[in-house]
Amino acid sequence: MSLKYGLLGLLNYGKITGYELDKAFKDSLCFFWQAQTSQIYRELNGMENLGWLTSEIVFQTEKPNRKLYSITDSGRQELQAWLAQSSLDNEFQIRSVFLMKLFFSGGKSVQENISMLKDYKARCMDELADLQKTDNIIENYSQKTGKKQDAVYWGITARFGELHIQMCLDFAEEAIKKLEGLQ
Amino acid sequence: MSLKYGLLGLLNYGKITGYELDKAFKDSLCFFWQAQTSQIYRELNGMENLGWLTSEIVFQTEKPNRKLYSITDSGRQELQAWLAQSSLDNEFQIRSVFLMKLFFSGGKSVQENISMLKDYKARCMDELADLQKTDNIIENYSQKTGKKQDAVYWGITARFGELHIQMCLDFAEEAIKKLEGLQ
DNA sequence: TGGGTCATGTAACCTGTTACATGATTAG
DNA sequence: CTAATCATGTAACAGGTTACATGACCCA
Repeated sequence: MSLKYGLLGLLNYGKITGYELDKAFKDSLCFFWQAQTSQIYRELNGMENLGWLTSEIVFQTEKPNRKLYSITDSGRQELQAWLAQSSLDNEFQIRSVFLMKLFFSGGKSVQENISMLKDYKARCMDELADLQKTDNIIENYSQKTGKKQDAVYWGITARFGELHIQMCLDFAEEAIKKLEGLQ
Repeated sequence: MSLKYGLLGLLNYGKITGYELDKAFKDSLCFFWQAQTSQIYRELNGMENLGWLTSEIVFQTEKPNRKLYSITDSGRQELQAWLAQSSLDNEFQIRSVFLMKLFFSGGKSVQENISMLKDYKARCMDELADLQKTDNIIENYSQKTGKKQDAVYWGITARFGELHIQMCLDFAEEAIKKLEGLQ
């Protein structure tokens, strides 16, 4: 259900094609939602059937035609209704394959598990380094669209991603220490 | 795919019915994975077809019969193979409906958004309070099964849940301050 | 008399993932 | 010459959610 609203939110900034939406989605909403290209096209179809969107085809001679989507009044209403209702259920649920493995790793040697955690920690540091780039992306969007207000909220959500990875890193260090204490 | 291994891991401790598995899953793996009862029964069926499990029916006169599942050698091999391979891809992806709403809340008043974040913060504190109970659950399991080694890793994964919620709380406070600075 | 526990699931639906298909243009 | 970009998707499958069904027992 949330994917629809993520797309609606982006469509609310203006007319856009599926292809561009896909890129915008992956640049901006990626901190808190992920979607495959095929899923985006499917949702666009679905929302057009619901009457939340309309589309027009822009003919191009040299390149493939573009299918430009616009949000309708009904779509805008849906978006506003969704924004207005709070939804904190399931907000704090985690899904982590790594933690599941750790959970069942009592049979492995402590050494093995420490090295598993060190790999995890190294990955955290890689991710943190990648995040340095995102500030630039936000700055770009902010200047392109001229919406300073939105940039504030984008920055806040990006900050969550940063805190999250920092927390994962802290967790790894703490767990390594705990396991080292067992030896 | 991960749900299968979570169930396999629990089945590796000993024979168990779907009903009991469902409860054990919700007590122990809930920090990093969630599953509906119907999904658990479906996976058990699937793994029996794959030859990872066998089942025997225990007849009861007063109560419904029990279907006891046991892990097979093939299932144990699958579990070990899964435990051995590292899988950190997608590990740091977040899905948060709350953050998505915040992202699109530039049109709302700063006051409204502050109050939204305060609700979120209050929920974090509720969750933190609930976590106090989990230490007891782990202690229970540890004494029932007598597996001290496992209890260490269970504790580590539970700690992740704690750090995660604490991080969400810190995030909320920081974001509230940032928005208050805008007024 | 109503709700909880024990114990099994099925059916339908929605969401997410992976792989495939087309075909032209442009940059290295 | 090869890979990337522009631009559209479809098909099949896997995984997750919601609702429903059965039936007895026990506790307040």
